Amino acid sequence: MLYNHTLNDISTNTNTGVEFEIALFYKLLSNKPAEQHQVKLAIDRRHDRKKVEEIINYTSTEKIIRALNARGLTYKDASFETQNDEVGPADVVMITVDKTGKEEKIGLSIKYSNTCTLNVTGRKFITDAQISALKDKYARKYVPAYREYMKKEYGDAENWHRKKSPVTDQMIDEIRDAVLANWPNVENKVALMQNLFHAASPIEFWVVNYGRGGYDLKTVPSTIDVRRAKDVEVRKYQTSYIAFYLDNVRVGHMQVKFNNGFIESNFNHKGLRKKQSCDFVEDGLEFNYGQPFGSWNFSVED
DNA sequence: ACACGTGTCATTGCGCAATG
DNA sequence: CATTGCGCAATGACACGTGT
Repeated sequence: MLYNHTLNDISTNTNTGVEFEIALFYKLLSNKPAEQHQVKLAIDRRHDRKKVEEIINYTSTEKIIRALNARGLTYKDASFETQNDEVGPADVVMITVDKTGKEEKIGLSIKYSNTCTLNVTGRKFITDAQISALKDKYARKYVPAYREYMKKEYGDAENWHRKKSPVTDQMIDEIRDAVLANWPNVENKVALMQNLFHAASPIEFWVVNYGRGGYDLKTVPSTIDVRRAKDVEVRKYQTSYIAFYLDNVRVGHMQVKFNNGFIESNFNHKGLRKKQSCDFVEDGLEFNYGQPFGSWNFSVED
């Protein structure tokens, strides 16, 4: 089925990974040729239509249909739900029919070679006071250290893009210390865990994980008994992660990260200015401070 | 006083690509 | 070639200035 906005979304949305959602949605509409044709025309208006067509060519819905049948459900229709939180983590919602003729919705969370299941703000883990102190230290200590390191290692600022620095690791490590210190004080752990594990999705969802040449289907997403949230422990894990443990078993991990890099260029990659003001200029390039607390990446362990 | 545009921050969504 | 640190896009809330 198509909502009023569906075709427009398909033509214009450029969120990362949307190509895969569009391709699978297109294939699912095979039993609605008229709608599928409209979707095709919408895809043709995309700048990356070639890529979408490529994905369509190697995508078969067979695996999904079979899994539905094994569950006693018959596929009937699908809707395109990108960026719609109302349906939980699903990007596409399938309308199915059970043996008694009753409709049941099952969502598909569609991903391409990444394990992040949710982005969460660091503010759920540390206090405002901790954030203020860290922000202060960021501007006074870490940014100067970063500029010095990058200059020495990579030269002009135009060469800094996507390059790594130990300064970033140090700042992230300090944020992780703050998370560990504050963990006993975090109040709403059940709600937090429910959120992290999508344990209260309004619609059951399956995970479609694309790799090269196809996808894996997971009809039983990994989760924990969120009622035991107060027993969850946190520890540092690798360079930038916080790992979550229940009964000493790692059940998930979360990357503490800057949303758009340690520092942000004041121009997006299309060359558009992002802000009026900038925090500093390096080699004639405008930069703004980064966002260390937004968009941490949470992944469920398999 | 209030509507309206502009600018910024915060939140959430997602994959890419440097690195070893 | 897998990891894992780095980065891009959309959107809602809110503050603030300007015009009516």
